[in-house]
Amino acid sequence: MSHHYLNELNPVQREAAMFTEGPVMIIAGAGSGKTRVLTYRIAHLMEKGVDPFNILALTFTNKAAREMKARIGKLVGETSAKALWMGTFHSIFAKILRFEADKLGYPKNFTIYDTDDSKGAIKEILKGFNLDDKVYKPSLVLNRISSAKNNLISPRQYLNNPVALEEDRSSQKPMMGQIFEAYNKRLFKAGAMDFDDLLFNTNVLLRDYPDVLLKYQDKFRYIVVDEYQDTNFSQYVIVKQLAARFLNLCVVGDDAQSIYAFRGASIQNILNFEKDYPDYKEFKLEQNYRSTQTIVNLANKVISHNKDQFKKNVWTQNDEGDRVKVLRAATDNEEGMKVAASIFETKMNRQAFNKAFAILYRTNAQSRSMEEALRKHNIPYRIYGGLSFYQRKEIKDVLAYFRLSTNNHDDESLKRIVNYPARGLGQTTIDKVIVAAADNDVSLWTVLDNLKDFNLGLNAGTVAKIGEFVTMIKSFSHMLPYKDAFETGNHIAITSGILKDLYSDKTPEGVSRYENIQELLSGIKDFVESTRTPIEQELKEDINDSITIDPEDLFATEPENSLRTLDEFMQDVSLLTDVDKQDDEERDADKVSLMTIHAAKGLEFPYVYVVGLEENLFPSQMSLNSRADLEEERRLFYVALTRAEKIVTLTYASTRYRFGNLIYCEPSRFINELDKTYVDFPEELSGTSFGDDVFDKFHDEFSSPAKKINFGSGSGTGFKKTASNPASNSNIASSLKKNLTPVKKQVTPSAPVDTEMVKNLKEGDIVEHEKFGKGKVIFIEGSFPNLKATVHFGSTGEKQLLLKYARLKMVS
DNA sequence: AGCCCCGGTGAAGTC
DNA sequence: CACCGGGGCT
Repeated sequence: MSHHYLNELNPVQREAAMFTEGPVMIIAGAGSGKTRVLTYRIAHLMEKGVDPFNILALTFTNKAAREMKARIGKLVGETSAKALWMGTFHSIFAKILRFEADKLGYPKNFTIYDTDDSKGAIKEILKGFNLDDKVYKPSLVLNRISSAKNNLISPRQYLNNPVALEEDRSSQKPMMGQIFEAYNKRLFKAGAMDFDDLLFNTNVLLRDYPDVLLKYQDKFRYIVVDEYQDTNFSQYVIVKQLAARFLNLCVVGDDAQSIYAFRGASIQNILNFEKDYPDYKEFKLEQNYRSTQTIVNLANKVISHNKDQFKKNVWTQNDEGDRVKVLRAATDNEEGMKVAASIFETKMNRQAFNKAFAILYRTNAQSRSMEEALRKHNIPYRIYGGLSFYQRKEIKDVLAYFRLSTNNHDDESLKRIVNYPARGLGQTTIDKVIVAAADNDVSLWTVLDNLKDFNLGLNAGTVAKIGEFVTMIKSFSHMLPYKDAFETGNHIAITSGILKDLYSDKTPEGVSRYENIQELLSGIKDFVESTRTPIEQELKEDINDSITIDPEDLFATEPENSLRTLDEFMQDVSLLTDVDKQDDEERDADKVSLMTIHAAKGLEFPYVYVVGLEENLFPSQMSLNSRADLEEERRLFYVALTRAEKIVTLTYASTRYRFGNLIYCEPSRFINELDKTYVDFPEELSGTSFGDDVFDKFHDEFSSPAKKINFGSGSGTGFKKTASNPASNSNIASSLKKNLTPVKKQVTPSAPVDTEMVKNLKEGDIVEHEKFGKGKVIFIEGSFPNLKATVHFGSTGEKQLLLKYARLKMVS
């Protein structure tokens, strides 16, 4: 076969694709044709005669893997492309763990816990330890556990780690280590792994079983890792181990696009590469094929504000293109209207499709005003992310049945559905079971299935109901290997009573829930009709071999290997990324895309709107504590800009509803940082009163940690006060505000505030607050209507109150 | 056991 | 504002 496809690459790209032996690092700027290089590199390997079974490619989403496989299939043939080991870290190593689960003491059909499951387990542990879940917030605890695992710290190591213990002590959570330990034990007992366990346990496997390590080293002779800048330590070690034998490791990344440090990703991995493989070969893809010169140059300028970065020179031969526009709006709703109007106009002027447009925002909550405006303009749109299909309650209920049938010891699923639909097994009963299970160190299922051994003091009726439940689940489990996923799934949906329960609910929500279940089932039907990849086939046979047939069971037959069963389906579902969950039909539809910037990673659109460019929103308020966090926000902004091919429009609003309050917003520092050579600002902003000096002062104010606005109460409520307090930014804010349209729509508290009283309030007055009771006014600052008072309440201490919200009553 | 109402609280990003 | 959990009532 000819090498014609390699001619579609520029010289650096081609070199990077053809340099197949030894360690390689490809630094790939945004839009530099990275995917193309990876595709051709893998195709090239296969054409050289490398068996696809010996190639491992780790991607960021399963969708990316699927698309790359399809492209490789076109180059070298579909059958061999299907044999490639390609997917996310989590899905690839989940598969390997299923092969090797018994070595670690897990069942092959182990369950994968999602975040909710994990939180559920943590809540129960807190109860057992008699700890307050307001102090030990499950999400915080889980974060802590997660970051420990991602740094390969086991509970035992954690409990011996003076630094960790000290941190926990000083944050008033001394039991964190014990919780971690109990949590791991609990998941193990339930035959479950959380997402981090998939990587952690892979590391354990490779560390403790040299023969297994050797097997996979030998198997994966060529390894490619995409988005290397977003890998964490645990992933780094896995890759390092696997590649140690043949050293044919190719990592691809862009430090400027590293946006997942918050969940443990480390640019350090890129830096380590040099240390680990001193003989590595580096390629830099610097030519951008995606965007106009204006966009490329502007984005370069933006990222140059970061200290931590590699030298890189991204350039393009594309046209100069349109200047970047900045739009200002008075409110978030107006921001939406301006964006929608601009999309409408561009569509007309350029004859563009809806799907050529994307609206990118920092947080999902911002989608609302955009949606509203798009609806008013009759512009079809679709939202990515947010509550996904699989997170809906009714879907989770059905999946819990599926999971429990696959793995009876899955405690979280059992808790979820043991009394749904209602079957008379209430909290009291369940609590008894939970206690018995904890006391005896077994799963909930073990207790239910062996009730008489545990002496729970249940009445005969309850015992009978539990018996029925156990029998039902067992019948589902029994069915699993012999029927296809659709048959089993459908049977469970009906027999469990869920369908009936939802069918009887004729409210619109009930109807929609019912339809969602049907949609899930039809998805399963599609799955049943799909074919396995060779790897899945191998795994299936392996698992079926491990099923023992009960000799007493006259009707039992060998499980069919050709059958696509429900447990197989479930293996896929828990590993889907949000992007993966979009269904294809919808994806191709001619609609404007709305998504967070994180979700937009790797995508491109002709016309991109980045909205909500305001301090405390983008950059996020949570990033203002450290330079590193702020730089990550800036990289995020860089990612947003570089999604665009033709036109970038940036918007911000002067006021916005947040937490139900109207708050004033200052333009983001990122707006200030824009190089004016490439940008058209709104007229009001180009005047002298909004010159650089004001911006610089503004910038200094925010970037100085010492001045980080802190109202003293310090109990985590700082955000609300800061954000909703227009007076907090002193003279700078007021000089900015001169240029903002006055906001007519003032806050409308549920009960009107006594304006006269607010105006006349003075220091020394005694006032009464609904919640805090009586207090004395110590200090008043700001000007009407944004007066802020410091009030000393006897029991609560000092509080800073915004008088237009606080509804104080005058006492003296 | 289940429903409803209240109040408290919280919204970054993800496999 | 929206969601959740707790408490109280039926």
